[in-house]
Amino acid sequence: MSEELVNFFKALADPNRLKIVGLLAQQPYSVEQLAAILHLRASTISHHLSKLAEVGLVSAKAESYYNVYQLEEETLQKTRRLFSQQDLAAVVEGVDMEGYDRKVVEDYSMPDGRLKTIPAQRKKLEAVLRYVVTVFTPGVRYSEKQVNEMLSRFHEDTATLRRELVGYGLMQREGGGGEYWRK
Amino acid sequence: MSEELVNFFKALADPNRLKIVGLLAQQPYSVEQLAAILHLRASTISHHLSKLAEVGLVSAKAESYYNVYQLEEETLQKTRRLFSQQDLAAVVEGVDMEGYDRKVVEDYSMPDGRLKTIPAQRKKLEAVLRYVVTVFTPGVRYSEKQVNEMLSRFHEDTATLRRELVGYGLMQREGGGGEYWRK
DNA sequence: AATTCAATTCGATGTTTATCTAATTAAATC
DNA sequence: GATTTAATTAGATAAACATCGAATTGAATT
Repeated sequence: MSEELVNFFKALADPNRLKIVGLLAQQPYSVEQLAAILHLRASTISHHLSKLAEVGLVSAKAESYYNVYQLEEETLQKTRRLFSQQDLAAVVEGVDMEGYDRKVVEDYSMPDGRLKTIPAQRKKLEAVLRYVVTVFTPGVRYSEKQVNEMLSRFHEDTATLRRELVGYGLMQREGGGGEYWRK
Repeated sequence: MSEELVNFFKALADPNRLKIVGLLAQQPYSVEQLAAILHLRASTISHHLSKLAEVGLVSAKAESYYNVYQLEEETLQKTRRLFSQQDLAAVVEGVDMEGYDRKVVEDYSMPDGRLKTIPAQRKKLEAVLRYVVTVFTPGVRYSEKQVNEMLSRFHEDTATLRRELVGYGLMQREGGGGEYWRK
């Protein structure tokens, strides 16, 4: 999940917490010692340590009076690994990629669902075409006449729409017969 | 410097910024596109992108109307490297270790101010020595007898204390005369 | 030159969070 | 068992920050 990664970064996104990690990388310290070194109250250190412990970066070990904290090297290593290319892709999971298309189509559509204009800008044209093409059923073959008729629902300039659909590879035309199908 | 690392973590310590990085890891996007995909206003995306750009994680490239942002893979790699053992030590630079000294001395001192024992651990010994040496006035020359007398206030084993003070370079002894002074 | 459109900046708002003091808990020494 | 001492929790405050809408900038098309 992506939340784990965010929390990890949040844990390290504070100067004092980073210093604590740096100190613990050298040797274990008690809450009191860290407070003395960093000029903070014990309660504040406690708060920071609990955040670090939440993501498994540190752990406590009771030692006579003191609560001695130590760095969990393993978590550090593991997260360094986690922080690599393919895992970054996982961060995007669950993101609404069609949001952009929908927005563009909305912008270009009139209340009756017809297009005000055919977008001139490449990116927007693509989005609209990805939307328009959904009226065709994959696998079914359509004659040019049928295609035009179906496209006329969106815009009178069916020729342009048809051409662009093929141009952007969303529909295909068989060389001779003038038949089209959705890819 | 450590601030750089903190800022880097801060830049990634937000769910939407992480998603932006994840998206840009796949392909460049314009501000508008990101806004549509993440369901945020363009101004918010702009804000996030500027934070990411501050740490060099993304860069913009003007492309006709749009400002297309792309991920700076190099920075990602570099920071992954930066976030390794020895660099964690650098985070601790500039930290007030005196606070720690004071705490250690307290731990090793009895109510009357004498040392319970002379610390065996190097770090703690250093801390105690830095404290002990403060009873000597810089510039003043002391005979070995005087030194021993003053050190006896802390611990009966004055010879060890004296030797360690010199060993750690906190006091200096003149070759022949047996005179000592604080550095 | 005028207009359009994306991007940025500005100002405001509500939330998060780092820090403190005070109170409480927990554990070890007397 | 009472007392000391470290750690945590709770409550309060102030600073940092994410987000939005509005205003401004700046570039590209007409």
